[in-house]
Amino acid sequence: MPAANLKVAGAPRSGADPPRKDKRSLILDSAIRVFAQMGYHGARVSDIAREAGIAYGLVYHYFKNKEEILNTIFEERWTGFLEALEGIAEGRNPTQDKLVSIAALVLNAYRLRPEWVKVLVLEIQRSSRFAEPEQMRAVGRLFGSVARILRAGQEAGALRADLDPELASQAFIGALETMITGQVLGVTRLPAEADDAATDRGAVDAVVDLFLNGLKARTTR
Amino acid sequence: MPAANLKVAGAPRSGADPPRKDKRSLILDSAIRVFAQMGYHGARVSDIAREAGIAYGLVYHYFKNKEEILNTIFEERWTGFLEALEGIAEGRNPTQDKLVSIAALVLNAYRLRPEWVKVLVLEIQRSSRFAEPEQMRAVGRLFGSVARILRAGQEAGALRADLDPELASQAFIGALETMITGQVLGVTRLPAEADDAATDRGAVDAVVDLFLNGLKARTTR
Amino acid sequence: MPAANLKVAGAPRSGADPPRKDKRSLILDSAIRVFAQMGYHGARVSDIAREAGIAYGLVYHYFKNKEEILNTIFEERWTGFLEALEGIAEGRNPTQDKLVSIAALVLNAYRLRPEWVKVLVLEIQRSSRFAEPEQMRAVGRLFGSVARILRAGQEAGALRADLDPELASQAFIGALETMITGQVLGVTRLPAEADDAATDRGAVDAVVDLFLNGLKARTTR
Amino acid sequence: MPAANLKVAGAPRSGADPPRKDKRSLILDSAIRVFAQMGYHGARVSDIAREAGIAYGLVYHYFKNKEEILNTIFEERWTGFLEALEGIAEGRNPTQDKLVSIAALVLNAYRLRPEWVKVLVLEIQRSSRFAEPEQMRAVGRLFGSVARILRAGQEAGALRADLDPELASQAFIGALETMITGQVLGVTRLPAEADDAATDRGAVDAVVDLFLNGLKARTTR
DNA sequence: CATGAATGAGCGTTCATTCAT
DNA sequence: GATGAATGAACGCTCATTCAT
Repeated sequence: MPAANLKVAGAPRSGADPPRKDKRSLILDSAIRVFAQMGYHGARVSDIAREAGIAYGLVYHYFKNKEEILNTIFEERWTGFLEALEGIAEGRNPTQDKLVSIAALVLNAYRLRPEWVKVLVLEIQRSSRFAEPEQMRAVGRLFGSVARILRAGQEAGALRADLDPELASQAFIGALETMITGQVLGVTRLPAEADDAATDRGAVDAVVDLFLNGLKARTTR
Repeated sequence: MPAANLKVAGAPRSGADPPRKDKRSLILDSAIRVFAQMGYHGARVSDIAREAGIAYGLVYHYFKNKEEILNTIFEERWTGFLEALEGIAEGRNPTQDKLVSIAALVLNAYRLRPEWVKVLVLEIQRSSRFAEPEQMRAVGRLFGSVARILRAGQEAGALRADLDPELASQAFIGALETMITGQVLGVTRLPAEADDAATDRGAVDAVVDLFLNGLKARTTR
Repeated sequence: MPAANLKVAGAPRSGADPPRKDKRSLILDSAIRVFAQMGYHGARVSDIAREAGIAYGLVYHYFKNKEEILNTIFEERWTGFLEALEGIAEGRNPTQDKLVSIAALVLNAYRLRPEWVKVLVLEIQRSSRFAEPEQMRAVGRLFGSVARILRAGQEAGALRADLDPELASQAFIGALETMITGQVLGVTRLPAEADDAATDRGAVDAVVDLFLNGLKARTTR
Repeated sequence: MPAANLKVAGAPRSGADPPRKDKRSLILDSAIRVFAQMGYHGARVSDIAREAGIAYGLVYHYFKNKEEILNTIFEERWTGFLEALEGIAEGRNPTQDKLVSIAALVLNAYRLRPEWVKVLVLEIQRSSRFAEPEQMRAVGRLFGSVARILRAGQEAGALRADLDPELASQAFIGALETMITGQVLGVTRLPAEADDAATDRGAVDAVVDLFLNGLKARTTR
């Protein structure tokens, strides 16, 4: 079950930024927040600097230019996320547990760092670099990991064999993504039981239940 | 079944476009394509004009400024999409047929006009105006329509009553969205049976099957 | 004798700029003046625009960037100068007349457009592009033309055969250059007889006399 | 004859420079090299520091700012050069010897420290401070010294009296300058006999011969 | 209507200079 | 002395927008 694969993090952000933190990470975190809010193109370097509380010239001590900030975010953060995901996929747990773990990982990541996800999902996709195979592959790995779980489930006889695992993995990831995006944008609400932002068991269990058992009423005989 | 859910369109696109077409629509269509390719911020007014084959000064005869183009796209195109969707939701068909119609509407819309969707989904969200309640409501209607279908299905006893219809509608829309986004970005493939881009029954049926019956293997007695 | 090979010009500049003139040439002329005054690196694009009396954004309608302005100056102006020079060198006049013509060409060019020369001599040399063989060759042609005149004079028996024509051409060009540079900088004065800036016979004849006959007193027998 | 016209120096350059040398001079020497290569405006303070192998902050312990470096170079180095020159001019040697000494001084200075000369000639001219009378006078002294030699020669009857000594001094200096500039830029070659970079008697003698005896063939009776 | 020359605010980036260590 | 992180003015360049033709 989803122990607590939340090392996704990276920033002990919590209200005001008082303590430790090297400038480089400070800039990255600020950039994530700013890119999420106004998009990569809409964000000015000076916005990032103001968010970080530094002079904008300093940004150029740590990064060659604005694009390098975006690329660094992708490389450093997405990789960590993928590894957590693949750790789950590679495990020996039953399929259902894996799906629950992934749903928890995704929903919690989104919930803890919504800007993080907005940047990864909305901005990096369209950065010119995204055309590069490297990034394509990185995103492909996300779907691939989930598809592998499903395929393993089919082979073990736990899942129906007549559904395309690729399609199902896309549906699963997409469902999770939209559930949170709706929240991020304030358009929708999730039935969050616990508000101890650490877990979101209500939604996690519900979405896995939905994917495993379907919507259709079963005439309980 | 989905009679002709294609009034989504807006442009009688058909190979080369030398024919009739008022400049205003021409500009809107060009803008959609350009915004989709490089994002709202990344697109220059001159890019739109070049795509439309007109002088960039002319754009300002038809639109006050660049932002008005984006807003117009949203208002004119999204509204048409929503009305088609609500027409399906309001119908008297069985739940399953409605879901199939919606899946077909969404998947085909994406398939026929991927730029269209990229702009609505990726750009308009981010435009500052999106904070405005009007736009929020417009997006909310999308989820609301689907949720209403599900709720009706629950009330009719066709669907399980223990799943939150809001959550399920988000999952369903999200699944559809990601299935296509993956294609748009070239990251994933859908099991398209027919290639007569008009329908995509393989994926449409599969995703509805998935949501209705779930992934889990049923011990067929 | 040097009729008036002054087609070096290019700009009917004369006090205030009232009349005709396409913007592109206006910008080039302004750039020459500004580069001459503060050097290529020291000149801001806005200085050029102010000098031309236009908005600086317009500069970028006509030139890709600042460097292209410098390169264009070189290509368009230096070429014209070289052709005039080579026309003289290729002629059938006696050596002395050719040297007089060249001295007049150079001294008058310098005199009429001192900025012109400062830019060619001081700025273009150090532009990165100067490393390119094309520019090297262009400068080499200057020395080559004069050396050819001298060599022809030697073959005709008019000039001493024991002096290296390359060295002498460098000395001759250098003398002319410095004579004017001194004036431009206001450090020295030339014995300009006529002030009808069209000719400068005093200095022209004097420098040719110097190079042909030398400084040494001849014991007139 | 040119005893030892090498006190022009300033830096005991000798292969690798690990040895003694106060930082201040180290910075000046590095600045000369860097200014010569990329121009005053094109050179960054950090370039100078890197060339000197020190942190760029240290530059500001020794100089108020970048401009002061340039001014210091001028004042310290140009003065030394002028004094050497005036020592020659004030001497009691025959005119020809003085011209040979000066040609050797200049050609060797250029040859030994081409950057030195490029900076003096190309950069300092342009620095805004050059408008200041002090610098103007300093350059004027160069021409004045040579003119004085020539005038003395005329008075002694060794040189023709009908040539303006000012003009001739400019021509002489200019010839020397261009002979070397061509070499520095790699555009031209001098007929260097000896390659022991200490002297360049071929070119030195040739240019003095040219200026004293002229180019014209003399019908040796 | 249509064009594209012209304008100038705005942003990315550079780099001289300061200053805490 | 020595370092290099930090600052911010300045400049190259872009591009939305205006307007004369």
